[in-house]
Amino acid sequence: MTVTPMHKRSRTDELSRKPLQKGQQTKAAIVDAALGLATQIGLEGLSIGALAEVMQMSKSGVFAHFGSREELQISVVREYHTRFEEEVFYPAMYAPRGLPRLRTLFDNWMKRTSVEIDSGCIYISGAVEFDDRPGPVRDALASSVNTWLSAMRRAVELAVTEGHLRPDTDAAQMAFEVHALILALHYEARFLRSPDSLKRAMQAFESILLRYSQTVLPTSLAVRTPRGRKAPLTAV
Amino acid sequence: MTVTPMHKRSRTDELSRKPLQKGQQTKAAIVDAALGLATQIGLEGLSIGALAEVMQMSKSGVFAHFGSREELQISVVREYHTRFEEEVFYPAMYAPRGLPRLRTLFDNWMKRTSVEIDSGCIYISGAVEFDDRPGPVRDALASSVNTWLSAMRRAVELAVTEGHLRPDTDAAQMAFEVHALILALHYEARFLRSPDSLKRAMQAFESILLRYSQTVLPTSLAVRTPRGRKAPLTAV
DNA sequence: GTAAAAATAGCACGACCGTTCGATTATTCG
DNA sequence: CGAATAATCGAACGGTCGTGCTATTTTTAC
Repeated sequence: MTVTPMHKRSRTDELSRKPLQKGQQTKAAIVDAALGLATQIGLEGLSIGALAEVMQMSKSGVFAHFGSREELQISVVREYHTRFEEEVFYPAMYAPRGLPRLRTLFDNWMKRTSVEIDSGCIYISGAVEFDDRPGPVRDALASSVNTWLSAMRRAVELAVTEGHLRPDTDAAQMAFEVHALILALHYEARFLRSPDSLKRAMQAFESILLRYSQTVLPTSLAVRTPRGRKAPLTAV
Repeated sequence: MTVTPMHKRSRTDELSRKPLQKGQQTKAAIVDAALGLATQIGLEGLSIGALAEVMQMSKSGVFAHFGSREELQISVVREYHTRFEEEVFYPAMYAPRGLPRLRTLFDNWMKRTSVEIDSGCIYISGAVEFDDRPGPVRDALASSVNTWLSAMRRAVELAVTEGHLRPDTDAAQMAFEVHALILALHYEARFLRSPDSLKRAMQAFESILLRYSQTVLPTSLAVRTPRGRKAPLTAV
């Protein structure tokens, strides 16, 4: 079978926005393909030769768009950041502040993670590859992750001020625990291939919510909802 | 400075056990150095050339001990498995069955993870490197991790039969949640370099223990220990 | 001590890597 | 259309990688 090389397609193949030069267009296509490769084999495994083959271009043709492999990796990280935002973060902003939004954020996150069980996630693989390697790629990765974790933490704080979670909630602590669930889901599902991981992560999330929505009574007596039933999760 | 090459040291440098040929001895030294390299740069980053330089040997000299890079990687995994067992698992067997042993297991695990914040952990980096790459290395890794996670789960089950945890405890679920904490500790401390990670993991572990040691009362009324105080953690 | 066996060195090969540079083709603009 | 410019190619370089081969040295065994 023959495939039309990306860079030979007319610029009107897709409805061309403003002044999107042909070069920018192929560059975007390269980054898209690079992201696909990077999620599977990691940012370090990403090679210009393999990328050129996928794109049906010459190595130097691909290379010219970035000037260095490092710049290519950074472009991939930025692209991933954008997609993560659009798929996980922004849609959740339509949910009402507080617990509903927090739930939506986690749902979207876990839904995306479920997909990434097959494809891989560069926030996780990248963390392993660059945890000991300083430089701009590491910085871009860490910055992206921190942005997202902060957003998660702010969502928890909002749920506290809305009265949906106990007022003494440590937002950073709760964000840590939720993050942990995603990491374990990814590890056990993608690497160990244990089939129950998704269920485990969801169940653990409910436990966390339940704990942070319980109210402390000064008499050290509290009403607990019986196990197995859905708790309303609103503070008393 | 000059260093005596490993393979030129007399076999009586260390008190020689049974029939430890000179070859086995240097092989052990190579595996030791390889493990040190692999924890830092990963099993995939481990190269025979770099290893030979560390050992002050020729590439082919190192290579001859394993016959292939893959065999070298497997040897490293096995070595890591052994050390993990000796450092985390076996010492905890001296603790009394049930909750004390479970606590000791987690303590040892977290203590080791704390060290690995500086050095790296091949159970974590290896999972990322081999999650999509079938073969004997992946098999060895997954087998090791599964062995350890099963041991953890059995420790939970033992704590249940000892009456230290609620009888309806889902041991695999609890093991999942504890594993998640270790992964998050490693991620946030080693990659993100957030200083509070250790405290967060410990606090979350206490929360998990507390939850699994609470008792369900049919009247949906339960006694809760006030926050901040150490709960005895024995079932009522 | 001497011969057999094991361990190590040295060298070369082919493959892939990121990168450079000059030639060539495609696109844009007047 | 034609000139200017942008995009892409093709070949080459120096580097590292795992691995195979043969020679040499060291260890072992009698």
